[in-house]
Amino acid sequence: MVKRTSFEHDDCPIARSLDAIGDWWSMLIIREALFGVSRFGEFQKRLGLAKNILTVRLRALTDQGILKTAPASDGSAYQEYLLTPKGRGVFPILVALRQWSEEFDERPEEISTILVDKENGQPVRKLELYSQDGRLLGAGDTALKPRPAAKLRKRVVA
Amino acid sequence: MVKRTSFEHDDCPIARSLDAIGDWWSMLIIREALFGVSRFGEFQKRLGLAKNILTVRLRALTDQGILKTAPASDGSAYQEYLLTPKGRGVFPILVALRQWSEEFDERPEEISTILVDKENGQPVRKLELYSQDGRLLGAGDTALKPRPAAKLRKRVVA
DNA sequence: CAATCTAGTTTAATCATGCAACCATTGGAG
DNA sequence: CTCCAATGGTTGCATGATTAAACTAGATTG
Repeated sequence: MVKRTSFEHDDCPIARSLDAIGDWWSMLIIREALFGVSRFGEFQKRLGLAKNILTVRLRALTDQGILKTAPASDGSAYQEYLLTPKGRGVFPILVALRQWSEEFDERPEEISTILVDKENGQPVRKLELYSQDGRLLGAGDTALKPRPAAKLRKRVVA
Repeated sequence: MVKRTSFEHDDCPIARSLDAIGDWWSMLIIREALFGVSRFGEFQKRLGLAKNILTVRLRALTDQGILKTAPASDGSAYQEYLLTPKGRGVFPILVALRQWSEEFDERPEEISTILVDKENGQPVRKLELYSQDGRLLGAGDTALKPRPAAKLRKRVVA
């Protein structure tokens, strides 16, 4: 928030992500949604945020194609907020955030949950980044290259 | 940050991460630092943020053990900001953010860089989450379990 | 048709953010 | 020694984001 500086038109994909979902509430809303929360009141109760903020965030996430509203589902004629594929695509980001806390937090004993494989209840492994030919990569093994000029699409002038 | 609601004592590791580095500038500062930027002026020039904000962010990151200040290094008697292991641990989060943009941004042609394997210049693969026994896991294949009760450390009462 | 639940909107107070302008230190030129 | 420029940082004010609480309005229940 305090969206004084918007990174919407920054050419760094990290900045663009942050512009879209880089605030506490959006991430946490998506986290809840991944657990199946879909109703306004549920989000509000579980996250404890002000309702007006929730309204704004839900609308922003919907506008960005991260959530979509479905007419109903559980009888009641209200609507519910469901993740789109783009929204579900946030999962690895949340896992990365979680694992960073688990690894580096100085009070790990306060962390109350672990992410497990549903199949057998075992903790998942750390997220791993591989090269095309299967080598495990760390931060130092990578570099940034300019994009290959992109096929010059219709410029989005407006 | 409008740190009205601090998630510092939330028991969700995601919330804790967000509390530590969940604001635009911190993430971007770490991004720059991973590229080798270490000087106050460099950060300021590349990110284009106000110096006071940078000061606050650098101090916060330092206090959290994400950056450390070294007395100098390149002659000039000023200090420089270096990543700690905890700071370098943010790398996967940044990669996840980057890949989310690359996959779902509706104007990917505006993204100017790609992350490549330094060894051969090839793009890296997508971050992947595996189970202990090597199966690739998606959001739906995981669940949260309460932590195994943790050895009941001294409660942080204060 | 009254009570209540859901999903908001409005309002007013508060506090963080961001910009700009201002200090302090270092180091070199004259 | 004095002046100037660059680095690193602090202070003050305007904006505006966040919040709780009050209010609205449709749906559900009884």
